[in-house]
Amino acid sequence: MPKLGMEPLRRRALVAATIAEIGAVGSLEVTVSNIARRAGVSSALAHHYFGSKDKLFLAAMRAVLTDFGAEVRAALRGVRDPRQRLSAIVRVSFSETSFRPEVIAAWLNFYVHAQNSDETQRLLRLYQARLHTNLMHALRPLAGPRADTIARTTAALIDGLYIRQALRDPAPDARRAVQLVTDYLDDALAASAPLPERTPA
Amino acid sequence: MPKLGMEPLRRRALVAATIAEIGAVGSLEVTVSNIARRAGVSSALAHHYFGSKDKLFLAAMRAVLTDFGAEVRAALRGVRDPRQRLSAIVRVSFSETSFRPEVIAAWLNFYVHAQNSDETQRLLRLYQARLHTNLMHALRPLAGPRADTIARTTAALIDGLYIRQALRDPAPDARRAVQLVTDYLDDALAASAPLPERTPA
DNA sequence: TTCTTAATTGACTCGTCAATCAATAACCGA
DNA sequence: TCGGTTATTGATTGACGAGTCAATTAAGAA
Repeated sequence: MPKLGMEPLRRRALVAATIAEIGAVGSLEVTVSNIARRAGVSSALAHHYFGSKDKLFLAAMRAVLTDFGAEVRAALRGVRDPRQRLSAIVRVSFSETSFRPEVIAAWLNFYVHAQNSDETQRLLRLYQARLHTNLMHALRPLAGPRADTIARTTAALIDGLYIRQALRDPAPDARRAVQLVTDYLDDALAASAPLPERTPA
Repeated sequence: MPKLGMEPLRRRALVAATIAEIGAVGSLEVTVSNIARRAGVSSALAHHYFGSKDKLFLAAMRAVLTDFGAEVRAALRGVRDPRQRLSAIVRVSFSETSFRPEVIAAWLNFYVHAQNSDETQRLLRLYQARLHTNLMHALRPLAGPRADTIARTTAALIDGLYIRQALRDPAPDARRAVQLVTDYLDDALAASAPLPERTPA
């Protein structure tokens, strides 16, 4: 039944299956066979298109990063107010698409994989750098010299909330996560405001 | 050369070797043989004393948690002032013994392993609960109703800083990590202080 | 129609590794 | 010194899994 032009379809399906399988198994100890089965093809085909298990992992990771990047860009488009740009970044970080158990598990495992794969490490650093840039862009006008510290703290906080969700049984609590980061930003920005205007209770 | 009373020695050596090996390899895809070699014994002996690879992992994890718990308790002993208790907890979190590349890698991998091992999950939750309790104890007098939020944020921040160190090539930067958490706490506590006394710049 | 190329797979190879086991060595108490 | 126990390992088994390959099917081109 070989139809032509299957390649992009298969690639997409295999990448999605990889993420799903990593999420289901909870580690990178997944078999190419199982991933392929999930995608409805043979393991040989997975090797045919991706060459190796590692390349398949990399492709999956790039997909996650690309999706996230696109979502951030979309959320930022048109938003000019710095504080609202911050909110948008935070919101997307815990959005429906990014903050799902499978994707969270994938992230966690990408961090592990980065210990051995230079390319994975590179991609993760790229993500971190982009996030930092986005945060700085919004923070500089709000926090001046403290922007860098706040940006790093925010990024670490987001990562920490991710890793902690990896332990929860039920669906991850995105609302709570957004709330925590938002609260943090409020405090940090209040403390950095050029003109303090906080009114005592 | 069989000397008697080797068991505790071997167990300790194997546990240490497990952490070292996980740190060196960067994942749980380590072989019992390599761990055993590192400990200077045969793989058969590792199985003899621990029964299975999984039990060995669990033992390693318990060791890390026990060390950490002991260090926290020691650092807290005698310190009464809440703010100083907070500092002590933060300091220990990034102390010489806990914040080493191998131990960081081990932590990261324990989180992964928790996805499949109920016992690992239980241990990790136990650690989180203890940390939360310690933080709350110190935060309640300082932040009142906001204590819970601040405690959760602090915990997530610590975890996030850990995971981020897993990507850095050189020695992890403990000083910077402590600084970030401390800065956060200062802001958060300033915002929660019953009587704001911040003086404008 | 015939040739080429894309799509696809079952079967196979080759390693690796956890776990087991039987065997050996030395210590100890009776 | 003898039997029991502890320490220890080399060799082996059995399973599993990544990657390869030759073979099959069909679609489009010539």
